[in-house]
Amino acid sequence: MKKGDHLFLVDGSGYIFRAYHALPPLTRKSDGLPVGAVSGFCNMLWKLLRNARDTEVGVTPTHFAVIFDYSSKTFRNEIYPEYKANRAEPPEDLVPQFGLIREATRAFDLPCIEMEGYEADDLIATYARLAVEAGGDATIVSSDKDLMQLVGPCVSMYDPMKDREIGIEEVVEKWGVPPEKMIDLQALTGDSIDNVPGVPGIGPKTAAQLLEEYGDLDTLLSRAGEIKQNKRRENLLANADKARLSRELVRLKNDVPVELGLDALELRPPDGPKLIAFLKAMEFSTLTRRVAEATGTDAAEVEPAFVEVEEGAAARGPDVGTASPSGGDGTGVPEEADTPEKLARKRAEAALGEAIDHAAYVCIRDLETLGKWVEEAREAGLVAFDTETTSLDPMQAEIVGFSLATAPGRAAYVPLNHKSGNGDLLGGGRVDGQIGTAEALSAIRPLLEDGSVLKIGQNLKYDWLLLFRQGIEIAPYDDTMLMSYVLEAGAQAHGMDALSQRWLGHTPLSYKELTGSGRAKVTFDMVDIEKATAYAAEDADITLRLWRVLKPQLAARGLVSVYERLERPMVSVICRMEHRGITVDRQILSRMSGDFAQTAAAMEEEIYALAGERFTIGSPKQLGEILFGRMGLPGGTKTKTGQWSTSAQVLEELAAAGHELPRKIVDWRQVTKLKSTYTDALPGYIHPETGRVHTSYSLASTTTGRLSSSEPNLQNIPVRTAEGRKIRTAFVAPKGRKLISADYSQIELRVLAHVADIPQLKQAFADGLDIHALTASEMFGVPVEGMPGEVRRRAKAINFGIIYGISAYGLANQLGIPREEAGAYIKRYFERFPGIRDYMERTKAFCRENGYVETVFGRRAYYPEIRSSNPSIRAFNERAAINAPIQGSAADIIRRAMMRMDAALAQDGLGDVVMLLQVHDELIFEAPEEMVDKAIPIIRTVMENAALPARALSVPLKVDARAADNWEEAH
DNA sequence: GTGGTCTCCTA
DNA sequence: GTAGGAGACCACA
Repeated sequence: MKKGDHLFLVDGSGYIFRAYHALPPLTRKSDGLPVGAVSGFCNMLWKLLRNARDTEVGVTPTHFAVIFDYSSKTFRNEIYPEYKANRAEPPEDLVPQFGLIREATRAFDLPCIEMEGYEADDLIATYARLAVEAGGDATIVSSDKDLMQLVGPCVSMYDPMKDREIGIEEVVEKWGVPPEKMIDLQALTGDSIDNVPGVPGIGPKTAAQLLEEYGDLDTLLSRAGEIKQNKRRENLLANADKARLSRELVRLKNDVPVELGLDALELRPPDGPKLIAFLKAMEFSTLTRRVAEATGTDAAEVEPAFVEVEEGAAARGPDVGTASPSGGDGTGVPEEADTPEKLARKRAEAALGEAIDHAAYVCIRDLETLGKWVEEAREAGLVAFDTETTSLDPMQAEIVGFSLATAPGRAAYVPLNHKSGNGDLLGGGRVDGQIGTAEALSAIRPLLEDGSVLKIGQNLKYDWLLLFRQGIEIAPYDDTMLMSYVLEAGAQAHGMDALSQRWLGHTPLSYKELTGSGRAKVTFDMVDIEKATAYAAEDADITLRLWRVLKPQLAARGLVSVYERLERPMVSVICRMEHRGITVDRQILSRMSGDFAQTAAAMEEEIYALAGERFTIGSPKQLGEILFGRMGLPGGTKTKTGQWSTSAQVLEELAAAGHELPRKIVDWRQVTKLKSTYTDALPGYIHPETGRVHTSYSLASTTTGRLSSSEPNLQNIPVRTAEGRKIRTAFVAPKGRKLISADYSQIELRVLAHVADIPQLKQAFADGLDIHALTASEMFGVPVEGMPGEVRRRAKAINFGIIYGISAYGLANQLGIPREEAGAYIKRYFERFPGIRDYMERTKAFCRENGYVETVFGRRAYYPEIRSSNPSIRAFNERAAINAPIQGSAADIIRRAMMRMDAALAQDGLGDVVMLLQVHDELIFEAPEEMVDKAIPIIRTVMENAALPARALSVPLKVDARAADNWEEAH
């Protein structure tokens, strides 16, 4: 190696983890072998070998090596045995890819370097030093902060996923210190992932500031006594040794006795046939074609290589779905793909490489141009659509503009209400050169309502509701967020940024950068139109590209019907419910707030008297100090931060032992909870125009398929205590109308009886018996007639425990009995109902094998951590996996009922009976008084038959329904 | 102002 | 023991 030469050092081990988490997880070879990370790795290598000059690196490599970790044990474990001790096992579908990536490196004819006892980082440090000493330059292909200490005048880093070079300046910008101080910085901050201790309470910001002031770690430690902040000084003094140890752990070893010299790393031209043989074996068709072109090889002539994978690694077969492949993609270009799997793979591969060009986006400022785009969308048969507004709440938001995309890269933004930013007191007027909102909406309404044009959104619920307020009903539509939710609930986030990153390998423009944050935050109408165009059009563009990738994935995974029958139709159903809202009586709540305030004030005086001092009752820390410190009461459990727990359970126990203060605290908490969370907060959610409360349901935020409700959460309105239940009297029907509440009785136990196939339970439900009493009688041999309440209560707790993936620990806690006794109950339960234990074992085994579990309707919930080597994480995931099919099937059933409800009611002339709320197993309706009697039987029938005809449950479903003037009486 | 912890409300 | 959302407090920036 000589001056002018340039060595590329790829951090292979780092890359594989990053690729795995950033790239599509579902990429598999036709035999089911997961190859997503391998695919990303090969594409990256090819790009660097061919076009490194065109990337941010800007130079062509003359020398090249890929470096791997040899094993997890290195010399660092000798100085600190706990180093990297809490590393989780790699995910199951990543394991076989480790070997494949080494194979890939060899197929590229590149040196593949690893060495026992050293981390890849040490080898990289050594080669970087050698290159610099030889007069050359080095580029480390990685974005790992642990390598940043190596950056210097002749050594830089390169992040291939973000196409970003990291030099001295970037390190300073990111960490506040130059590369040579990174070691000291890391020694101070530590690293929880690698288990490097560091100094507690010191993060990157503080560390940088300290190093700036004191120069280096040794000086800092020797002068730590001068630091003004008490906590910081004490931490530094007490942990100086830890900091020094950490420094040794993070400092990379740059004198590893490497076997290969620099000359052996010299880059050779690729061996076309050898590389193509490997790529064909991996079924990377796009890259195969590119390599064939570039090397002048006839790919058809090359046989796929035989690539061996460690045994058991590819045990799982492909998942061939029953659904048909998706239809046209709207580009008009026929694609050769004879199976959904191939199309899905092809699309995913292609999408990763495509560039996003903000400069190509169009800003539409006149009706004529808008008309042309509408026409273009009609011809394409589909359009991605996104709105920009002034608020996150679609019930309050004003439209600022909207964007369209008709093909990848072909996107436009239509500004409607942008204001000039120079804010005099009048706030700057509307900017010229924008189409009027009403005219623009009229222009696109026919498109949005056109039955032959598919509208594609990301979280379309927002845009749908916004336009519904303008009288526009978008149909037909698809939602990429919901597609992702169906594909990978529990495995990943479904927001646009996450999806774009994962499927397109692209980080979208940041909303925060556009509008600012904190005090300086502005609404979207204050954003400059040019910047808004890039941002908004990109959103539509990305949504369209995501749709092209995700739609075939649904088919390939057999999840089209889950998406189309359980998910997509919910958008319009939920929008109508949110739009209607529910009437909340301000007076009732305000009166209650007043009462609560008085009660609480009186209680506070009593509490201060009993405690002998005034303190912040709401502070668990202060309360704990008084109860368990000054008053010396026996403390029960501790929280994970080492504080004494002051939970209701602990306080109740103290109260039962005759202590007066804990009792008062429990009562005070109840009152203040009801006041702050409900009676004080709810009126603030009454909409200024509709006078009603419009909650927001999230369709994609639970792993199991349940909805969640927020702002306000109307799924946790109190019901258990008489005091709390009063809050429900404030949820009322307007004059002349009634509220109807209809709830499933024991739906989850019924689902359990069905899926686990338990004869006694099924019979009991068929006979309409009291299920908890029956359980008790089976378990304890007590006749149902004249059964003591306590016996039934215990059986009920066990039944719930089963649904939650029972543990002796949990049941003991719930019932307040010793763990051994709880264990004995569970044992007896399993003896009486052996089918339940079988179901649990079956479910866990399935989840370990596949990474997910399924509801009765085929919805999947992913629990990748069920294979964790950490027993408590594993046990937690096992319980969740047992619960998900039960909770999720019940969620699917009520979704099916909700989707059919409006049509069923309308069919019988009850169009005025409307659904307002869903609370997991309960639906709340509002109906004209005279329709109530007719509506209730229809509602019950729809709900009780909701599983049909898709699934015939082997137990009947039962629904109780009644009507009243308020929610408390109706429930 | 933001994020973490603790507590508590629901099915 | 499952699934959620939210308010208060408190330490940090």
